[in-house]
Amino acid sequence: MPLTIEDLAKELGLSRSTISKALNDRPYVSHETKARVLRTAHELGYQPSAAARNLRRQRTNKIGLVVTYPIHRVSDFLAELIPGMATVAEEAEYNLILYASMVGRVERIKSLCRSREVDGIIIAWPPSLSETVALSQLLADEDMPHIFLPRRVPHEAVSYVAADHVQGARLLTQHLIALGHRRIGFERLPEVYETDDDRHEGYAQALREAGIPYDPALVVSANSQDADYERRSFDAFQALDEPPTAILFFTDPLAIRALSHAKARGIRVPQDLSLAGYDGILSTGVTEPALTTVRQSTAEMGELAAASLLKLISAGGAEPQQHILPVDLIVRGSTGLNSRA
Amino acid sequence: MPLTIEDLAKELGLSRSTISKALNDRPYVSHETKARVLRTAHELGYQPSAAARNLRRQRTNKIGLVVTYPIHRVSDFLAELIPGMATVAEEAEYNLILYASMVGRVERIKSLCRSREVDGIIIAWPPSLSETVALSQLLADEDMPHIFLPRRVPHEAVSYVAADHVQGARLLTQHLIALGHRRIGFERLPEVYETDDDRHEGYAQALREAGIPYDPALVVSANSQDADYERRSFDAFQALDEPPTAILFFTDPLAIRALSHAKARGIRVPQDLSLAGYDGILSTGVTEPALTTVRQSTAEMGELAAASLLKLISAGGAEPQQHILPVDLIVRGSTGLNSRA
DNA sequence: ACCATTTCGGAAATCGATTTCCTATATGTC
DNA sequence: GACATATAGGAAATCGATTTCCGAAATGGT
Repeated sequence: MPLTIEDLAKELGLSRSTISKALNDRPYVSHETKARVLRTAHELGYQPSAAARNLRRQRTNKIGLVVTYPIHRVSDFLAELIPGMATVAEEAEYNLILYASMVGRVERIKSLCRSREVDGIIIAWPPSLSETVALSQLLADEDMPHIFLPRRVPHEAVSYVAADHVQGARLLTQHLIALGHRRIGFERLPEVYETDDDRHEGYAQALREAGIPYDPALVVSANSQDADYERRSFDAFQALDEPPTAILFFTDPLAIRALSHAKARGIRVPQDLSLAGYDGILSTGVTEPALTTVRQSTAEMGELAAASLLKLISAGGAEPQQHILPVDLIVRGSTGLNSRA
Repeated sequence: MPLTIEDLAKELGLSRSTISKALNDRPYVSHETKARVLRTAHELGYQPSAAARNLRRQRTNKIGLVVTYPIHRVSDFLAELIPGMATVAEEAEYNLILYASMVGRVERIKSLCRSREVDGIIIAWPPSLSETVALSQLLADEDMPHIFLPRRVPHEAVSYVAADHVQGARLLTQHLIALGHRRIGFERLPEVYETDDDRHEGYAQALREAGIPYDPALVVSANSQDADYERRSFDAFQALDEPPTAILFFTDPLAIRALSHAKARGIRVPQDLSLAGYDGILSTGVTEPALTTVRQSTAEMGELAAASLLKLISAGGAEPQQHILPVDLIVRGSTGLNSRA
């Protein structure tokens, strides 16, 4: 139904090729002809068919955001990630296609490559390291530019954008040490692989630097499947001979709930116990006391991922893009001087 | 580079048409031939070119989410909206393309239609009513199925999904009236048009039902450009001869900030003053006291919008889809009995 | 056994652009 | 003025599928 290039050609008494050359600013079209074509095209509101153009050009000017994790579990991050990502893409005349139901569907990713419906792929929250590397290999075999998010991939050929979680946890731990804490608990979350390793490493590193011995009793693993676990582990900490005077939580919601547990048990924060979260979600600003946390610039990560992917697309087979973004320590009221020091 | 249908045909010693019929489950292919084709296609990992298929079929199996509002201003809503939307689309073998930079770019929307890169459009946060209706007319002229979000469009031919804000504000106001409040302030936000009208209407309606006179002095307009305005209007309320004993805010962040102002001035919530927000963002659960608010099911709205759009797409020219979703009153600690009653 | 239908599969048209190739004219050089 | 080169524009090939059309073989009815 809409106008085709053929209609436009007929209207102007020219051939399809001339129209195409004029519209795409190619040589061998006289200045006047080109102007005439452009004017008429604009008047009639002609717009080339995306499908026809994609077929002929063998590219779509679309990038895919493939979420290989239950999407409702990461929607808060997506909210920060997507706007910048889409904006950067659109500045380069690309659009973002969302692939939301991609948990464990490697076959689907493969068919995405083969059908060539996107020119490049951002893979968000890929599964374990080994699967990530395998997936990267698969995509490379399919000649599909791609980049991973939001975890580093310790492999020289793989592109990724991540935040510096070693540094984040280190900053938090150093902050607590500076406040006089020496018994610092850490609640980790092994199910997120490298990120967990990194934060744990940052924690251990800061302790090491301060000459504080690492005590395994102070490190527990959270379990997102079992909510009551949080309460039990909190109480277990308090029941230790030498309970921690400060606790780092892998993520803000854990810390926020711990704050309620503490209050429920009459433990004052930060006078009796310092608590800190991680990620800097909005809610951390309105708890009482407000939560000390580490903020990663998710928005910047989205922009950088899109920009890097576009580079990979245009520079066919360029060197991998590997970026680790700095994080910011946000000190608020939930951490204070160690009163037992 | 990837396999084409021609390669597959050669491989099997068949013609393109036969392959196509087999893969698309059309008649006039013998059972064995079809089986053979399917098996080989699967073995070789053949996947039809999306561009070629789109061109021939004259549809893309993509729907567009066009955000006609600065995207970073609505990213929290997008976070709830997108997952369900994308999931519903994908269940019907559609994907979601995001168009993030569409503020005031009617021309761009038109070219989107003409280039046929999507089969339907969800328009989020369209501008004023008149522009919305004009836009709808434009899209209809272009034969582009479309639906608006998240505000109702009082026009019989236009499809939309919205939440029942009249009811939301009415529930909140009734709740406060039931607590004995009769001086109830309302901070509205005129820049969001119908939504503001609706909530104001719900507020006025509840007052009317309770026989409480509407006092214009109790209704102020917030201004998202001027942050200090909030504080001034809060103080202005307190300076009235008969200050309000409860205040409804157009949106949660306004209420949360008002909570800080109140504390800063030694006004106790809810003993001296009840406060309520609107939207039910996460932070409202962790303030102290937690905020009474109204929750709209944004996720459900996304799903419904996608499902409705798919209906419009498949039922070419069916009746418009108009949905108003119910909202929930969430009563928490920030509202209490009127102590001055 | 003969004619009318189906069934199967291939040849060719089609979707709407871009790109290559070609021809006719204009321009430039000596 | 003859010849090489550049320019303008058109004809046709191409991208990779789907769909229509057609002929040959198989099937069925009498």
